[in-house]
Amino acid sequence: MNTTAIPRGTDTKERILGAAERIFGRHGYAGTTLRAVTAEAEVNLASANYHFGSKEALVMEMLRQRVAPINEERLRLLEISKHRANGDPIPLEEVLEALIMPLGGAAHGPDGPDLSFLQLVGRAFSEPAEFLRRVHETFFRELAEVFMREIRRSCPNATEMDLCWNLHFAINAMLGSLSQ
Amino acid sequence: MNTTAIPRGTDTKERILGAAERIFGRHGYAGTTLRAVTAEAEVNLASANYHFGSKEALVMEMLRQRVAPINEERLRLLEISKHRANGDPIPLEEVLEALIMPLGGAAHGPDGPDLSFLQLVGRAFSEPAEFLRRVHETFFRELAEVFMREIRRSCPNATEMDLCWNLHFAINAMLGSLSQ
DNA sequence: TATTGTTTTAAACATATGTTTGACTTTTTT
DNA sequence: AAAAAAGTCAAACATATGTTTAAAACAATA
Repeated sequence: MNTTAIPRGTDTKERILGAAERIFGRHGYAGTTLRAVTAEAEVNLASANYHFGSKEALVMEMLRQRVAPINEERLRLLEISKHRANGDPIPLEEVLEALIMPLGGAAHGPDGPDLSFLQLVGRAFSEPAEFLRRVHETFFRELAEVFMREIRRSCPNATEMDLCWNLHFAINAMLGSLSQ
Repeated sequence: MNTTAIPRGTDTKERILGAAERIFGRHGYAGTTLRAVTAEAEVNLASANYHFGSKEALVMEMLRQRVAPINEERLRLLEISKHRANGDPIPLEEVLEALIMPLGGAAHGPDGPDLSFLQLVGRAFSEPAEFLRRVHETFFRELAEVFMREIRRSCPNATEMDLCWNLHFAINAMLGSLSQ
């Protein structure tokens, strides 16, 4: 009979998600084992498959829960800027702000700063595993196209190549630094 | 054995190193298997351990062969600039040029451009495996300190934090883009 | 309380992977 | 040419890892 005040069973799923963020963030996808995740979460190994089905589904769910609200906030900020611009091109600074600022909100956990998610995203950008590429495309392709359209309007004189490379550089600088 | 003769095994060893660059560059360390490397090299699985001892020793040797000449060239360019400055601080552009240009030379294989090594390095910078960290420190720490000393002289008004973050950003932008 | 559905757990399973082995082949040396 | 050294190969080995299983523990409910 368990008389402890904290029923660990009810939050097993969240414990796994939290541990997964930390471990995947540190070790990448291929470098992470379910045994390491469940050990960090202090739950049984089988719980991961019981609650999520597979290792891949686990990391997908973790990303979905984290990325979805961020992307919603991004689009919300972009809409605000669009509305304020009233048909004119949005100033580039505002577009980039809408793209980047919501990430800051993700860096705050329940108790203090929590960078593990950002580290994970940064690492994900250099994870070549096929399924993670699919995750990318699932979660980011549509958003990227929306923002690219606005950026093109904001910088009508820049060539397509300039835009592509500069965005590429800026994003990699940010993510690379975060995943350090 | 006499070292003047060229045993047939030399070919195998180089095939493995070449394949390892490509596969590790694409899949990272944890995501790469010796079976994938030896298949790409079209050699027997056991050859990898026969010639290099272990998976870790293989990637270490690959890095050593590639990084050593690059770092030598970097220091050589820095010495030239130092000499030309004649005791004055070296212009920042020259310091960065000495740091970055030698990488360009590494991007040319025997037949055309070959980016796999740069991809590998870029990926290595986001590989958290403990031994790769050690590789970093072994191959880059000393060099980084030499260059940091010169950069501090070149930018006497910048704070330590500015220098650190800006270098961090620049390097991550470069490597992140390369490992794309 | 008894029943039913859910969650946890230890163990087993199937496969993947780094490594080793021992026989066989090729190259080098005597 | 014979002996020795070096290299290649298929197979085996030990371990790690994602996944499944079946029984036990637990929670909710009638």
